[in-house]
Amino acid sequence: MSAPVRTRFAPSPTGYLHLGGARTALFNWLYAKKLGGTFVLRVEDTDEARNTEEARAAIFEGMEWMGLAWEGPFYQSERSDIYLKWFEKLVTADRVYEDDGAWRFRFDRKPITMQDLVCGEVTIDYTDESNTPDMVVRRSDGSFVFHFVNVVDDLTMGITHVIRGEDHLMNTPKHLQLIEAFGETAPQYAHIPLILNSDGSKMSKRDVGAALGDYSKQGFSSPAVVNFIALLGWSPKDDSEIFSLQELIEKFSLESVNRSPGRFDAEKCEWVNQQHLLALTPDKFVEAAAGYCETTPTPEMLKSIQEKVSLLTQVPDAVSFYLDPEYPIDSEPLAKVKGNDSAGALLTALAETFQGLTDWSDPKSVIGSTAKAHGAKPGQLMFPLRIALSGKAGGPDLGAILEILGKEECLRRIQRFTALLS
RNA sequence: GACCCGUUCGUCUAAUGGUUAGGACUCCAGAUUUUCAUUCUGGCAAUAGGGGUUCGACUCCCCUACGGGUUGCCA
Repeated sequence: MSAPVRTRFAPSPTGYLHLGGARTALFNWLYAKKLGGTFVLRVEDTDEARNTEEARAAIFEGMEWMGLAWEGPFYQSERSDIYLKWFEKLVTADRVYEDDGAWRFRFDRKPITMQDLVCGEVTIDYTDESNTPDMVVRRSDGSFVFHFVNVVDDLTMGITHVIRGEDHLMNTPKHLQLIEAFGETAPQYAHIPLILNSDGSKMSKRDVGAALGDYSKQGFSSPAVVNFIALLGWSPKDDSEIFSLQELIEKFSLESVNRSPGRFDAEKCEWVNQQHLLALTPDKFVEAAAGYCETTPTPEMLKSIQEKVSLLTQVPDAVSFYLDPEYPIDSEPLAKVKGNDSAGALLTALAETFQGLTDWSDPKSVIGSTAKAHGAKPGQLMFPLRIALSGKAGGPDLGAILEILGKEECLRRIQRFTALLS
């Protein structure tokens, strides 16, 4: 019977949550969930200069936005007595020595082999001291370095699986040496590939798409972003691509994590977002879309554009014509309608038919008959009508526009438009 | 420089020695749609290079090239 799985995400507060960090958190969370384990959040806040309230908040907000619940958070800054106690163990074991006021850990001079859950067997040779000088574990000011606190934390928190970025691969033998010196059992390690910019360069703070907090502002929905970053460096091995968080838990495994760095592709991320918006129930879509509007479009207006947007930030523009009585008429479609000599007459005839309509429950149905009565195809009337009502060549279903606008407003808009034609 | 990891269409990826090397995004063409979007069909496009091993290599081994990482009293 093996111990229950405990994974962790251990970010340092830098003021934003990096996309790569977000994915590391996600993979740890998914792995714990999949195996019925626990996911721990630990804030590595030993660097006081960067450790601000806002910096910590950025981590929590990002995690909450993704929908990842955690145990904790634990703060390294509150655990000094634990570190002191564990440091004494190294002193007692004679594994540390003083050097210029700092304390160095004496490496065992031998090859260290690890079994990485993603990378497989990796061996780093510590025989040659010049390549691997003894590392400082305690600074001359008495504080402890990352390698030491990280290991002590993982040990004392009972972490069973450490899933982290590949930038830590070369740190792992150092950590293994410490754990061995403590006489403890090491967790299992899994190093996941890094996320690069679209040009292959390293993704850093200022780069497009780097900060998780920006995605919401850009109109991405959280499940879509989670879906997208899961696909970066991991594959379900079949042809499926769109998943909910729940489906991700079912499909996730460390064995199917890739070993080469992935590049961030904004276009595919937007496509994934569109797929998630499309999959929303109309009510859920309305809920999500309303938050992006300064004006207050009705639910019906929002529902009519669900399949027209790929980013939630496109919503205000897509519904603007409903709410603006003086909505602009795009010049290109206007010119097109002007080129159609019969358009004005057809619209006028349609207005008359509308006028006589006592029941406005299905106004779209009379378009075809009106066109026919004047020897035209429905299309010859529908396109001008669309421009008249919305000013745009593309938009919601015509029937929806008619019903939402209502009889009086439709008549007014047709009149306004036909005046422009002459 | 040294050490470590990696390399399949432009991008994300599938193919655990035998496939016409598959899917997705983008792009192009066509169908559907009044239009745009959606949807559907088709198309362009890849095993970094060179040596082995093997009847047979994207897959295993070696070399080279390229990319990334590490090399702190940062985390």
